[in-house]
Amino acid sequence: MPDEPPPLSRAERRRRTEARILEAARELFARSGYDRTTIRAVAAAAGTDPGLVMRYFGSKEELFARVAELAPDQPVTGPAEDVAEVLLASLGDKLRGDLSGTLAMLRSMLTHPDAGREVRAAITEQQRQVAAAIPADDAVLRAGLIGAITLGAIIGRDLLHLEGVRDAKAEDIVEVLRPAIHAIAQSAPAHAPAELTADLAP
Amino acid sequence: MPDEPPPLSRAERRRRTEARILEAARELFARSGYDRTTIRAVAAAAGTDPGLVMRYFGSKEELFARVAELAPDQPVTGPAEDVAEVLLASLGDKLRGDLSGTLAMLRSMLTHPDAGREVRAAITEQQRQVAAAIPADDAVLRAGLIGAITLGAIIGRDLLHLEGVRDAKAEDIVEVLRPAIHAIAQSAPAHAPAELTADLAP
DNA sequence: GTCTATAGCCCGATAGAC
DNA sequence: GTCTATCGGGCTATAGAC
Repeated sequence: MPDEPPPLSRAERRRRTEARILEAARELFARSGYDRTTIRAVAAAAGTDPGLVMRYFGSKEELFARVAELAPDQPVTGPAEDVAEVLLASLGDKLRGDLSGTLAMLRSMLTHPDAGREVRAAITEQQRQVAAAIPADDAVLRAGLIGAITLGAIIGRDLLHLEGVRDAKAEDIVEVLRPAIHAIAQSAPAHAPAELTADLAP
Repeated sequence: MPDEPPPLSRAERRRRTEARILEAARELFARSGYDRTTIRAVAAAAGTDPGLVMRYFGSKEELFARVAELAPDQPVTGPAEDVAEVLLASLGDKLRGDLSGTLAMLRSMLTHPDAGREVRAAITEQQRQVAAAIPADDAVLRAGLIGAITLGAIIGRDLLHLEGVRDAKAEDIVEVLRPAIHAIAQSAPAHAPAELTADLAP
């Protein structure tokens, strides 16, 4: 039989409770979105009570802000022909990484205005960088659609759980999207002749 | 000064009120999603009272089902090399059409389980048809990603209002996505040499 | 038939007992 | 510090007045 656990300082107990609350909140926000996740449910999942959650985090909104976060995109720099590969590497990272904080944000983006603004701002920032690097007069549209495609892929895999996508490895998704992203960025896919992309439009 | 309006039969008055409720519901569900749209707000926007809305439609759930509907996808048939063009034409139709019923469904799909199932089912059905027509061993993944891309484009334009996308004409979006969809469907884009798509992956 | 009033429930947030 | 009890408010849905 185990001995009595070593006594925990109050600070340590508090730290652990906070961590449990944060983890529970992240999971519930990711699974159910902002509106359908209640402070009460978070407290229950964390093994505490609603009052404590409020005391530690102030409000539901602040708790959400603490756990729903978009991983910052790595800056898109370098020559135009590398832009697509940088974006694909970034997508691969997102698909491979721990997404629960991101999913909390994405799950809520269509119904919680703050989350919508956050996602929009993140996409817009990357979009600007991509647009600046792409040699096309509709570069903003192309960059925006690349962002939309990335978003669609993550939604399809992790939120809608589309079959064939939900269980796909990150590498496989990146592989399938590679020529698509290259085509939109108007860069030649790896080892394909460059004059290809010049006259795709009739 | 106008004469007294011609008297309306009760049936006619009821029909018009129902129509106003449906229109208001469609718009509010599309703008705010299922949870944040209240029967009270629908009634107010339609110029009636909540009780009447409940009386006519039974429940909030039934009202939602009446207005949030996905336009049925046209079947994807024909030879493999035409699949991409059929899908692009279908996307163009969606982007051009009146979307408010569709947007009501899409806005709610991440947070309202019924809406999520509905969207998933619609994408899955089209996905099956596309997968059957594509000559690749990862056809299900490719078909799923095409669905995800389509979804991402509509979300980016009509729900997230990404700049450069929100005001883009349907034709322009289709044009930019054309080579991308062809690449994923492994069909040759219009008038481009066929051996192109054979060795895109290193 | 149309609308008002309210029941019944769950929520976020707060106050105060221990 | 931790937790319980409750407040005030919004909601869907219902019952009943006109």
